[in-house]
Amino acid sequence: MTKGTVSRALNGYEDISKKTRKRVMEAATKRGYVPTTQARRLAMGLTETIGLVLPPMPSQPVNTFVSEFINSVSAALHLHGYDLLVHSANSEESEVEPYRRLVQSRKVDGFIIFRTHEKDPRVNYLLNEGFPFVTHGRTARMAEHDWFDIDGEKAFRDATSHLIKLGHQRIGFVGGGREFFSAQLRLKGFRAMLEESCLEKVPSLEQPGDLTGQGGEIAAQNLLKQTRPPTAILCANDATALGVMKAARELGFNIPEELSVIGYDGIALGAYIDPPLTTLTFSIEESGKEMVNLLMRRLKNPDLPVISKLASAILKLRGSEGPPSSIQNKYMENCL
Amino acid sequence: MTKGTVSRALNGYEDISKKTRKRVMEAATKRGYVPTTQARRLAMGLTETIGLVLPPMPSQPVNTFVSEFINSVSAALHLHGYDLLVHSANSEESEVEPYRRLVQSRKVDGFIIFRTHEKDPRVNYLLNEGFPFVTHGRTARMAEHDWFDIDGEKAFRDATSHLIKLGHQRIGFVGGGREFFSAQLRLKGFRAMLEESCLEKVPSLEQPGDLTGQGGEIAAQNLLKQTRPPTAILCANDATALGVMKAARELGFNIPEELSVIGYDGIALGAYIDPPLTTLTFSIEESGKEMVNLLMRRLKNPDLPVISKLASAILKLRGSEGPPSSIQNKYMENCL
DNA sequence: AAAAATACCGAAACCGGTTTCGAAATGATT
DNA sequence: AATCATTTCGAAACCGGTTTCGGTATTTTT
Repeated sequence: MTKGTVSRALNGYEDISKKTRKRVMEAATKRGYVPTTQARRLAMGLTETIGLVLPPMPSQPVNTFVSEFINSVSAALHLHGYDLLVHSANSEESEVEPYRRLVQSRKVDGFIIFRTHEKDPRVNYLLNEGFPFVTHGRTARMAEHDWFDIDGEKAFRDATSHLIKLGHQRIGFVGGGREFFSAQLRLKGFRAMLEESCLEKVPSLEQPGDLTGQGGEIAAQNLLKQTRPPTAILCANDATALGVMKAARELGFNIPEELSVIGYDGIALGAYIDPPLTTLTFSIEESGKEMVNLLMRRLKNPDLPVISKLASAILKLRGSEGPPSSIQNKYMENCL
Repeated sequence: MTKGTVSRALNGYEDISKKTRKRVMEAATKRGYVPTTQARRLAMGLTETIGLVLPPMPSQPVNTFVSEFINSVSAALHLHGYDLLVHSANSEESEVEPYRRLVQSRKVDGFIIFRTHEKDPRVNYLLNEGFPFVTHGRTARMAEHDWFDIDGEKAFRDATSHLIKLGHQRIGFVGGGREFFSAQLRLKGFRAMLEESCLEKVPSLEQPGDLTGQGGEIAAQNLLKQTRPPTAILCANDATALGVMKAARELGFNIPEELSVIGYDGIALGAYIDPPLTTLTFSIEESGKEMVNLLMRRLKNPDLPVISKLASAILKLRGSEGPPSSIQNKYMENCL
């Protein structure tokens, strides 16, 4: 009984008699033999491992997204017999460096990328190498790679529309860092709905943010100290929204009576604050699953055409928005 | 020039002349040759990989701990040339199953374990196997394995003491799931300080929790609907504290005037709610680093005696606590 | 200049599996 | 019973490195 025979018996080859297979199986279970992954992978020329590089953490990691996402991705990969290798990014080196290292040392078969930029160096590198990956979020080259994304444009159209229907005329917007493509799409959705509703676009009502609470505070101050402050503020994420709410409180604005606030992310914590934060929410678990599906498909057949999937966020009304204290319909009329 | 020579040249063996080494180096960099990790590891008989199994996520992951922790551990491991394999636990199977699989298939050299139980089956299994690991948190068998922990007992003594000094006499406590050892230690610290201060221990003021916001809500209702409700509530973590604050608001208690609330974890978001949550905080980054140090030491020399490290949490006053509305010093007097 | 010591590198075994190939054993066919 | 087809398994190559060992080539010593 050579090791080759054992290997074939365990792997269900047809040229092994039932008798010896049984014998092998029993011996294996009795002694608790499990083939060493390293050797198997080397022999078969694959790593069965997917890499996920954590972006440098902001000083205020307000995000529960990452842990949930990792959990979901890991579980989904496991179903396919794949492992998840989590790598942390060193903020001092180039963003692609970790990817380059993982590719060169052949530690992974593919990547899960999230928080994409419009011009994303990681995407450029991997496309150039012909290395498999899927992104969570779109990029300028999205026609060339598989991606999954939440339709942030639609989400912000919906949220804006909701505010307008409540009677808001002056709506502020706090963005989420120009480096992220998603932030641009959210802004786009906001602007589109304003225009569609014949509301004038006021540049001073669009403030930049950085996806942190602190960024939200600063932006809110810029918005609320204006002569004619907005009656509602749309935020690029929940952390920002919390910062906005804090600043608003400090400036004496009651929420939602004097100021409506809407966030994005659907973090569980938002339900526990006062007032509970209305937010755009989506399933992180679904995101993880879908991305793994896309990636597995790609690994099985690298030549398939690229595909993508767009999921939508839903507006979860929790109470941080309401009609403005004084409804002025003058603008509304000349639209229709 | 055989592959053996190349290998030795690249790995700095002394029996390679400067000339050939240079030649090899140059050829390697020119063609971008990097030895395949799989093969190297197989040959050297190690995986250079550490496993981290995510506990089944509670439905309300208010915790940023996990992602920060993973980030920190991953970064620290990277300095030692190790990779981090993140595995998700399937809640339907036994808690040790993922560990068993990873050990048997020899995918990892050691484990990082967190959220320990007093009687922890994972610890039992690994100790029994003689497999290296470090825990974040103590266990009943802590004398037999390396561990890192935050001194939750001291932390809760401090927090309790702080409340007592403010004048509180009736202090409520919301626990964090009996299954976690840390929860017991926190309760212990709370009780110890009560006794030390000659405050009577009131069983109805100790409520069980489950580390979620929802658990906090329920516990707070049980506490605040009593005939003599507590004037302060100490919570096993921040998520619980948020639930407590929510329930308190709904029952008409003003925080901190009528009710002080203190949490544990130091989540960044706590600073953005109203009032900002006073909490016990510690460095997750330090935790990750220290644990990796302990584990690396163990891997280098499995026979070293076990060591442990206890770090302390500090009370971060943010505003959710204050003196009780009516200070009654009657109990205080007969203590000293 | 011959002998001894040292520096250097090629050959081969090994890590623990998978997979191909061919030979032996078994069974079927005539 | 001899021939042919099938089943079954052992032997060996291979995956891509590392490491040991021994033999030249080069220095150093006498």
